[in-house]
Amino acid sequence: MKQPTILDVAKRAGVSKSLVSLAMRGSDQVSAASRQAIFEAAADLGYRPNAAARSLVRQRSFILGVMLSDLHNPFFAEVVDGIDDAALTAGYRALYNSGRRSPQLEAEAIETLLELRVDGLIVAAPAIGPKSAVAAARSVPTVVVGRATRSAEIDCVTNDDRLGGELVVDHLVSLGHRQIAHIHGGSGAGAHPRRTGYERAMRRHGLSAEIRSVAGAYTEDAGMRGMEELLDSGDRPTAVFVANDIAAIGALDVLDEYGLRVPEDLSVVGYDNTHISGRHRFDLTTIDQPRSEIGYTAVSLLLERLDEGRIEAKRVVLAPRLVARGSSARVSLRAAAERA
Amino acid sequence: MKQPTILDVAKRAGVSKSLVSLAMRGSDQVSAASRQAIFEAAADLGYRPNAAARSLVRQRSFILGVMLSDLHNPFFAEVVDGIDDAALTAGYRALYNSGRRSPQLEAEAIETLLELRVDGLIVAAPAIGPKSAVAAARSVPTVVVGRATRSAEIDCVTNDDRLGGELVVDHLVSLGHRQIAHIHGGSGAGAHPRRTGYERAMRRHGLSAEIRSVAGAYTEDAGMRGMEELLDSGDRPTAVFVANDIAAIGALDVLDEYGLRVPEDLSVVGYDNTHISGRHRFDLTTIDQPRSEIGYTAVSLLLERLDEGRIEAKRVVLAPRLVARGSSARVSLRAAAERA
DNA sequence: GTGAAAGCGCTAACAC
DNA sequence: GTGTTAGCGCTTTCAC
Repeated sequence: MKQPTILDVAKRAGVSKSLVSLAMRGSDQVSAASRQAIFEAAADLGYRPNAAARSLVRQRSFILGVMLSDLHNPFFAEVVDGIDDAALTAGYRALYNSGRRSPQLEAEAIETLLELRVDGLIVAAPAIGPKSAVAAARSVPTVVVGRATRSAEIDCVTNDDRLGGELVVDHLVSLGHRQIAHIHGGSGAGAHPRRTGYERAMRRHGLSAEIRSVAGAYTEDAGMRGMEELLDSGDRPTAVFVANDIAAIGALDVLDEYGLRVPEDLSVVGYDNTHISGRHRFDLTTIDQPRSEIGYTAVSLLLERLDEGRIEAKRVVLAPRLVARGSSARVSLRAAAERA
Repeated sequence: MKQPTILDVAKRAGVSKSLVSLAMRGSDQVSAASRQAIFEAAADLGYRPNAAARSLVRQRSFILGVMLSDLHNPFFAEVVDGIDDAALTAGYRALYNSGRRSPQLEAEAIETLLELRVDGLIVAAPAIGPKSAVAAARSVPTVVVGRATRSAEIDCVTNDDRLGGELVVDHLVSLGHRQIAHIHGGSGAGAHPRRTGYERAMRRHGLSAEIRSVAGAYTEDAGMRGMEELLDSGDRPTAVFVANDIAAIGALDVLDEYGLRVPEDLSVVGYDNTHISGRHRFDLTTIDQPRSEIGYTAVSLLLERLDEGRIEAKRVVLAPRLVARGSSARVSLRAAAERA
């Protein structure tokens, strides 16, 4: 199981290890004869460079570490595609970690990446506060994805969650809704501004009295519980804005159980434009975030620091976009009547 | 940005670097006074051990590398949870890679992990043939997940895909179906045995003449195309077994578009028991695989080689289980009549 | 073109 | 208890 080293290759090829090193990295300072002997020896031996040793001496790993808070959210699959693609193009490799939605595990995952001496760190939608990301940023270029950080020292890329929340309300109000409730996303990334956007837009439309938020999170379960709470209250809204698509899908499940029809009895809007939301069976009105662009941008921010020496922090805010589908519709006479 | 090293800590604490090394690893050979001085110095400096250096000298990285072929399949989120949990419990860290469903990228991802000198490698549902996994296994303990390998030298954990395919057919036949088509999974992991199981069970039930497979893959798109092909053929089956849940969801979408009802006009069965398949809106009959157990088992196989010195290859086959839901039902008189 | 030598940050004998 | 020393596998001057 002992792996061959550069020295084994050198011996077999009858040259010094420095020459092997040069040849392996494609230097043209090596004679054709030596080069061939070296490559042959390497192939015979099944030589594979040791990235740890290389990283140690070069002080560069060419690895971008990505802490993923929640692999269960399909939203991130596409962000990851963007990250992966951008990293590869730039000559880096992306390595991922799971935080399993636990602040404690997220911190450990980040620590693991840092000990590995990744050249750059991406923290995706942490449940954990930005403190540890800020701490990490002191030792390596870091960008937080999906959550705006208060601190001015750290790069981040988000969509404008507050605006997204407002777009949802504007859309529902334009359909005649007034009783618009919100199942919020708890401590999830972007949940707070989404809620702020909801409240702000409600006020702007003169609906302050109708503002109504219930506890939630970015999980199906939370969406179910939130919807149950709203339905069991005996005061049913005509529309519900759920903090993300996953939770919205849970909410729809509860509506089905209760025998309520969407959008006839109740309009539902999600957030993320997760792939699944476009399926006929859900046909969920939602807010689109440019997923692969988010991933791509995160890597770009890292590269600007790594390869171009940028120092000052930068925050990129991408535009959200309402995608109107069948789960939201003009408020029905019946629903309005029931309310009256 | 220069990181403090063990030497910086030693200087600041006024001791030698070996003592620091001992203290950091919790040896009790260090006096209380030194220990405290060392920890204080480390904290002051923000010292963080360099995993690359450590891995180099210890010849152990305590990292398990996982090549994920397709992050888009929610099926793997839970397998990953199992892997992560088991690895952490055993004192290892799991690091993930994306193969983005491309054989070429999968090979590169595996190579990256190998160069990093991970202690163990998990190859999850590779689109790539097992050749490269076998090659990898020569340098590090390796287990392939989700795809049975012909080679006897390599560990793998799968569910019994062939049996799973048979269970689907048995279920549908028991509901009176005879015209049961299959949208297969192409080169996807486990797709071949699922198809074999389908065909074998059809024969067993005396339905050889009804065997009918159309091309597919483990994507929504492929499921859509497969279902379109079946519907446009002018010879509609009464039930369709789709190779996995994702593709089945695509297939359902097409049925919705065509205005066909499930299960009244057509029964549909998937594979994986992905979380989403349980939602009311889909209510998809499917085959359950024990996801976190799969992940957990994969890590155990690695640990047996790593910590217990197992040499001979081992293949673990877990039992699939039919989960009957609303997308499959007794063949309707109308569907049968239309066929006649 | 090629080789010798130093050193990246750490651990592990081995002294004392 | 604590310090010294010799590498782990690689890259990188700097000679020749």
